[in-house]
Amino acid sequence: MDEFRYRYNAKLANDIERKWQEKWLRDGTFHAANPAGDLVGADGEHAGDKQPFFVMDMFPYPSGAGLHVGHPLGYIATDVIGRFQRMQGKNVLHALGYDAFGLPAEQYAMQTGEHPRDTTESNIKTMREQLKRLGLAHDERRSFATIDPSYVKWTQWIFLQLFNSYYDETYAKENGDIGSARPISELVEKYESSTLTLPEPYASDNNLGGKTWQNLTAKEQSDVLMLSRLAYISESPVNWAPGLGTVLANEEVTADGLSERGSFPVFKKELRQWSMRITEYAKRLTDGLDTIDWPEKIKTMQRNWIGESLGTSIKFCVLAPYEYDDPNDANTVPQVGEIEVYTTRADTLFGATFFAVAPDHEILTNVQDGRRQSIADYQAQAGKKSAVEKMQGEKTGVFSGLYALNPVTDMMLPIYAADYVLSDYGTGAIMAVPGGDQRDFDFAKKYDIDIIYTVSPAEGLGEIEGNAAYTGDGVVINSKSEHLDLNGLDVETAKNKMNEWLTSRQIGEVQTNYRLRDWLFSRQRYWGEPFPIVYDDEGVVHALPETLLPVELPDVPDYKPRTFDSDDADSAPETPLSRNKEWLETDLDLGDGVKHYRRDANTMPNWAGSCWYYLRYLDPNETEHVVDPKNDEYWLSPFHNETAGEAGGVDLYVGGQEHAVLHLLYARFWHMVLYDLGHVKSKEPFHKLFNQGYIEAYAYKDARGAYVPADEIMVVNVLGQRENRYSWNDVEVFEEYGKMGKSLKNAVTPDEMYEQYGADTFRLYEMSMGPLDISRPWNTRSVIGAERFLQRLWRNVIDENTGELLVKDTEPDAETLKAMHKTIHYVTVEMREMRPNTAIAKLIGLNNHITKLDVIPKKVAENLVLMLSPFAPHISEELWSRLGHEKSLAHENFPTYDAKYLVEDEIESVVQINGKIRAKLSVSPNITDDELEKKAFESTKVQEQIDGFEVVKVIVRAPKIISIVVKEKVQDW
RNA sequence: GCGCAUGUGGUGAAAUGGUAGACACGCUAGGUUUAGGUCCUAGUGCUGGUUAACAGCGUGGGGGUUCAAGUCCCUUCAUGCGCACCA
Repeated sequence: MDEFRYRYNAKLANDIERKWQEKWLRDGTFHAANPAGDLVGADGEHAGDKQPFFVMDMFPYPSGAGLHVGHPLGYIATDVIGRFQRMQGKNVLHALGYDAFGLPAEQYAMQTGEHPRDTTESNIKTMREQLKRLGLAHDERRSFATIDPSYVKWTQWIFLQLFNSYYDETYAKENGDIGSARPISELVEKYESSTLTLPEPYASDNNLGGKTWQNLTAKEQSDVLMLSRLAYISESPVNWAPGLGTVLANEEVTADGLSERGSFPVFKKELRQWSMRITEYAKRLTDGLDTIDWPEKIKTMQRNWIGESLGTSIKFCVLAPYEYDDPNDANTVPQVGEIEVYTTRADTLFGATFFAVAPDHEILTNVQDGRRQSIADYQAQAGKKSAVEKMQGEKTGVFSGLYALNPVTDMMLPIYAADYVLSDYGTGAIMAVPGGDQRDFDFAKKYDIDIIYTVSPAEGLGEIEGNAAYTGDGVVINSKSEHLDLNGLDVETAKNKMNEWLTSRQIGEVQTNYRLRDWLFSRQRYWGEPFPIVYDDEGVVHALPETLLPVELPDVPDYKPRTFDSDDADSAPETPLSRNKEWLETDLDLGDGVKHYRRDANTMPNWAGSCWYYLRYLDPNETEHVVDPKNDEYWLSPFHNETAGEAGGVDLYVGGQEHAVLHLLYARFWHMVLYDLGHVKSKEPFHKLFNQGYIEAYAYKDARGAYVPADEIMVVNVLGQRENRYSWNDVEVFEEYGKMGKSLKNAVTPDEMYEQYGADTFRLYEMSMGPLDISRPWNTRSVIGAERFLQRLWRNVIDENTGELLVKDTEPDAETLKAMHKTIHYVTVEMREMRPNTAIAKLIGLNNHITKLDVIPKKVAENLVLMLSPFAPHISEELWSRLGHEKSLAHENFPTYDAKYLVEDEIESVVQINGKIRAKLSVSPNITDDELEKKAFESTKVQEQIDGFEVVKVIVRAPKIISIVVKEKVQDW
């Protein structure tokens, strides 16, 4: 049994791994030096004069379920890249914190009946242990959780920054749309000095105490400011999910009107809630995408969500004819108001044949008495419809009796209330052009309204006419009146001409619209950050001063949310925090003596904590600033290293693509506000974003649909059938492919991998499975390949029986030297391009090469170990130390290659004849085209092939290829 | 419905328009081991051919550009993802 005492196997791997993990921790090997504050390194403010490199994973959420092998994929990838960058001489910052507030933690706590803080903290502990065994090169001093009071303090502080700011459009314009969030005190000054008139209704309503700021009551002043604050309370229609017992942001509601979490029905309900004025940043959130290095797909998703569109806002006179009026003579009909619409196709105004407004549009208050009932009925009916019904059902509407006057044709167009028009987009009203819009077309068909086509494709409308709208490009037709003639123009030109006409008459204005809505920010949940906000007895809103932060969660008798029947649209939210009256009602001194206040009983959504955690990694213990300006500048400012862009930000952010429009949009918004207010120097939080794929797995179901353990499946290959069949306990089962999970009985845990193979093998296998951004199936059976590689490398360096060092300090032979330099070259390129799978293949190739040598030169072994170390750091450290090095290799330079060794003496050149490879020649890489051609035609094989044919063409690409085109000789008898 | 991505051996996958299948799993044969496993060596896209030489075919299907296409273009099918009354 003493044989192979020193063989690299799971047991030895585990010993080595624990040893090095402890040593790294003890030595602070992966501590990243800050230029300022408590984490400055030995080199002080210069942080070693090294270029910074900040690599980051998406915040893990410590659920109680435990990890499977899919979870660490991204963490391993960032670790590999971080270690590689460190070996490129960078000061690498890599740490991991925990996102710990939010619904899943709360739900898990409810299942177990324990307090969310206890379950969350124990989950974090478990997850830390599981991840620790991976040997991730994290700076553990920089870890934290969003529930830590020292973290909550700054989350609340940022909230107050938003609360105490407003968006100043004039300032934005004068400063190139940058620096537009300004302190609310500047707005107060403007109102005080009457530089700015008060908003309606305050400006014109003398009953409210006059038109000046000074004679508004404190409550009124508070209400006025609330209209401008970036974090504000308003009474507005919000997404209420009775089954969840909380309101939700638009981003958390799916297209078919269900909550993203739990799939509960969501209803629009008028409620007083907190929102974030993200819409003010719509343009910058869109434009900023051009300055960052993100996957196009994610950028597209954000662009779509923000939904920028360039169009025209047009005002129309609204007429309400009585029965005795002549509806054809606009002059005789009384005007009751104006209606404004938004369109991206102003060129089609000649084709507008009716108007449609959202059922709750205010113009409908002008309908005549006889119509009121039918409008009210329709409004009630529309309110009950679910999103799906609206979308899939036939379009409906009801005529209002009102007409809009088309300014370009002087025609009176009937106005319908129709629920296919959304009240919260544009102006909630449209000019309907059935000839140019399929939705309007469907409606016009149903209600028998005229259809006028204003654009015709070059080949004519043909079958389209009367059957569908035409939305494509073409020539403008039917667009001429005494005011304007667009006929014959192309769409773009016609649009411009129409816009000019509308603008000159001051009835239209070119306008950019956004689909993005403000971000609903309050939740009726227990497990979240409390708002640092109190209300006095007059209802005036007060921000707590920084000295009173953090506001910690109180204990409540019951932290469960009050939920309702999921279809009970009439229910109203009740917050768990309101159950603790002692906490809720409080006496505070906010600077003008102790007074009674009531706290805000909502909590923040869990996005709050994940909106700024990257800043906390920079300065985890900072108490004076959200982040020390020096540290922020060093790590994040524009052009802080050779790959950082004009916007600055985290150098590499790796995570799944599921956060495309939630976390990633919110975080960008907060960052822009912090930038405007001067707290950070980067314009965007994340410079490069990379979406890793997922590890998936096969799962097996029996005939009843129950999952059976995937690792106990027998594969049955029936002879003559292409597809495999599967059985479990002699019962046929059926394969499906998808996620890995406990409930699917196909989960494999990292712990099993550590035990069977060790962390290095596990890491190496995950990195070699395939490209990082592609999802791939887990296959435990294949892991052995990674272990064999490490074992062979170990055996090349260490005698398995004696433990002696086998390498010798000899010069490598020419071939080995070449192989080594080529490997270094290739691996360096692949690491930069984030292709670990091919880099590993080349490392295996080099190891296979040296395995065949009698004596392994030390230099080659060392370089191989260094290159391997980002993937398998423990075995690499062990070999490195056995090779005679005292210091950790973590800060060694990555091997460099000498270009002279990349050149081959002889290479194989291919001769193609009519596209087929017919001969291979061994030639010098420096061979000229002429020489290669000559050599090719001298080859007997080539001569055999072209004998009897006429050479038509020869293409030579020395030294790799020569292509000869021949055709049959025309025999001239 | 619209948009995007992806289709390569038995499997995971490689291939700046220039030798398709690197590397690995699996499989086959041989060797070491007094069992199995480990480990070592060789082979392994498919078809034909004697196990050889060699030939033909081959990157979802069809068509095109090119001396040359997995790669570029058109078209079509399948799968996945995203969006979906946004005027």
